[in-house]
Amino acid sequence: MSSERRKPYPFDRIEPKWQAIWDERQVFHAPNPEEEGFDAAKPKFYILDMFPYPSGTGLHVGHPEGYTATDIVARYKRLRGFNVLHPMGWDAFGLPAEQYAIRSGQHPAITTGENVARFKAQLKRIGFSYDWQREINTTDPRYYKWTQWIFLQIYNSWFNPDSRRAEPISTYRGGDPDGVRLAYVADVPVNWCPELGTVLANEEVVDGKSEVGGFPVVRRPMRQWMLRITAYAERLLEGLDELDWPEGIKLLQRNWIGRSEGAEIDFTIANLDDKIRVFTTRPDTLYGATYMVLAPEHSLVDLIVTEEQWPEVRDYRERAARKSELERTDVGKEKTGVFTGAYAINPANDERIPIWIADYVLAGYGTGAIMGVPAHDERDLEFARKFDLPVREVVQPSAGENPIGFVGEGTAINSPVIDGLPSAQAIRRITEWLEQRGAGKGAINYKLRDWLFSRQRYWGEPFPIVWEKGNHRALEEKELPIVPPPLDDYKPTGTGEPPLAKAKEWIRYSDAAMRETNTMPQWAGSCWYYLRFCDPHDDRRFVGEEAERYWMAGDHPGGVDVYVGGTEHAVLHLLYSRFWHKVLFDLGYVSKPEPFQRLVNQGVILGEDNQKMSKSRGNIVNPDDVIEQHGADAFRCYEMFMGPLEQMKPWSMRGVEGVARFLARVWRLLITENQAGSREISDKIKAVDPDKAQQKVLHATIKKVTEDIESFSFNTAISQMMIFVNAFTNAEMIPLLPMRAFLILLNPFAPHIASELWETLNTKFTDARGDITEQPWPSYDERLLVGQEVEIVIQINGKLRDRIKMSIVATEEEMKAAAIATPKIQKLVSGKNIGKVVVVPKKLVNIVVR
RNA sequence: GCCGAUGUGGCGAAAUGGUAGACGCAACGGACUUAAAAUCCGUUGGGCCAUAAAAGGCCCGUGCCGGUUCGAGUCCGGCCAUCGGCACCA
Repeated sequence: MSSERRKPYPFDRIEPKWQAIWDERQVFHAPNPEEEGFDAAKPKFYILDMFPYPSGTGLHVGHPEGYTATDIVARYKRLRGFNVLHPMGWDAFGLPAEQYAIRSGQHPAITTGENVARFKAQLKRIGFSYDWQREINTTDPRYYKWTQWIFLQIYNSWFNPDSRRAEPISTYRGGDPDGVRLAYVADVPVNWCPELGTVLANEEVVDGKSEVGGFPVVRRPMRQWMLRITAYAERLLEGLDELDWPEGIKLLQRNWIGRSEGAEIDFTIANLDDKIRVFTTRPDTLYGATYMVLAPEHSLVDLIVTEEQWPEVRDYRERAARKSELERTDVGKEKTGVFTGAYAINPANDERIPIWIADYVLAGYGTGAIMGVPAHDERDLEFARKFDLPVREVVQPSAGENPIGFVGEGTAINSPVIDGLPSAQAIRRITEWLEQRGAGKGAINYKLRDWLFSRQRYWGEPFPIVWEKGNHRALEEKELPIVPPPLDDYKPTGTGEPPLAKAKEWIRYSDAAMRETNTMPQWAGSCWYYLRFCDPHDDRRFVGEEAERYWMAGDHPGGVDVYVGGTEHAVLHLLYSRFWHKVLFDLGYVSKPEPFQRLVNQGVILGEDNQKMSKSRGNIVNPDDVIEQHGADAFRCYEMFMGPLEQMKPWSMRGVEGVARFLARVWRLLITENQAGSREISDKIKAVDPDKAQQKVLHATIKKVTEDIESFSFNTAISQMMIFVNAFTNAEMIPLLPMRAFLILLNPFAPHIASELWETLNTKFTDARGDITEQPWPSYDERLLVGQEVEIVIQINGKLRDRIKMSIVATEEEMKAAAIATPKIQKLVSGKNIGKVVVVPKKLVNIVVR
């Protein structure tokens, strides 16, 4: 056996050939309006992939899954006469390049450049039809100049609650504008990761550990930049309704935003001229509040604690502060807390109730204080039982259950103001009652926190901000981009001071002003890249107005028509970019309220062993190896043939071989090798009319492939093309035109082989001109899909009993009569009563017998 | 605990309420070949009956239990399992 197995068809020659042609001729460049070659008569279609972080390990088989899907749709839409925007770029700020810099001293830009070159070569090798003239890189100063510029727009705006929009800060009439800016500095407890030497956003902390690296995260108060995403909570929620996204992702965002409706209630503190405000979704249980709990960090704790209780309170607070996020939020653990010695007055019944502190109350949610209603809240009940606090039932369940521990809706009891009312009414009534007394009001709370936007990293966008006499100030637009200084040592300081602080020269902006040394998080660049793709070379604006209006147009709120990527960004990138987009929309910089209209999530690809691919399991599939062995077209088709795009599914090398065999059959259908070993067009190919059966399978294939591409069902589109090829495999004569149409259908999936075969046919037949990329998509004729006869299924009581062939024009009566008349059916129904007979035209007859 | 998704052959999977398992993989048999690879043809959910051969026939079967319907993988109700998300959010 020869060392090199013979290729079933010469993909190793034709794939590089066509990739070079596409490159040279810039076949997939989409001109902008006003640009040469732009065709204003065509509708636009913007189809986007989530651009990758170019890691050092190169592409894995998960990347090309979504990329192949979008490439099929992009190539299809071009043939359907659309101007298609299909770009690719690099989300290249990030930790691995920085960590490599720490180890090697090599500037991260060099590592990034190498990785980008490798990723790009890999993507090109798969034959994706990206418009490479639009390639962008978030670490390019010409790109992040505009990331910094957008930050300035956010910094220079505030959210006007009356108009519910962001407006320029100059329209703010209140006192201190720094208190309302959408970008602000706050001294808040943040997620500090000592191992990474940086703070992290809530979205980046998973189970008390950093999402990147899995290192422990602790709470620590620090002075940080925040973005006021909470101002947009309601609009981010409302906007979801109009988007064509998977319901699961919408739900994840809704839960993350976490809207809950209820009331804020003020409890006066006994013997003190102050109040504690709590938030509750169940104001109707106010009479059942037998104690209060403040979060250990609550600002009133110092004020109310009695001298006697002070040592215990201080001790508890210190212990709570030292706990990691993981320890603190562990649901299973037992409740803890200490009494402050102080009492509050329940505004409903003027009862004195004790005030405790406990870490099951979170400082960051609501008001950081709760009323304890042990009878109707599981956590409060657990706490009350542990510390012997009274339990008073105030809601009666409808079906004689025990009221204690009942958390659902029922009827108010032991609550003079609302007794006898169902919970929903009781909530409204008691809220009004509290409002009248000035002791409370209806309120809405969100779980969403403001976005912690600064990082103590080197490899990120520097803030366009300087500090002067303790105040921050924006730099001017003409000073952008702010480029980070080169360093000898990229190591984090460990103190929370960013590495940029080491550049003593750089941080000195002027005699009076020092530069901000934090950098932006990795999400900043990806928040708006889809906009830059519309107009990537503009150096006067972040995106040209006309280009933005053209590519983001459409009769729906979102600008990008289709966006494909994994679910891992559900509450990170997909929420952040919606937020930025809405700010830019409010300020009049973009034309649409939402960035992405239709979202499709591809499923994770598992290893052959059905396990998640990982280095340690040794089940990683390298796309380069697959392409080397079977070619890019087989790789693309297999990625799509595996199963539904959205589904999680295991890789199978055997499966790749099967798809490669299919492509080889396509090749051999049209090409034969002569004695001398050179290839020529099969003499079975004739410019003749197809017969009825061939006509039928052709039109069925056009219909199925067209509909399946539209619905992202690529696996069944490929199945149908296999059926088509099988139908012609043993034909004596192969009519030319069905083959032409078939190649166009195959082209989005396997563009290299389709291009080559198309071109080869052109050398012999003169019926078509130009490349396959210039052909119109074939159409089908519904009438040719059915023959003269159809098979009718005959059922008795719903069970298949016989089949007959009938003309497609047979009437229901004829079908019924013919069905009952077959010998087999006669035998089965003889001596029985025939009841109803159900007839489905062209399909089946069901005879009901008793 | 709450929310969501998914359960169909040996495997990946198909099936507008109307022939369950298309298409592919694997397996088995055959053709071609000195031989193998490649290729082509055929068989392939389980069980049972029948037969000289060619055929043929019956029952069961889409996680489990029930319901609606002439007819349910598909619709409804209730369970179970796996995966994913959230998780002391008052």
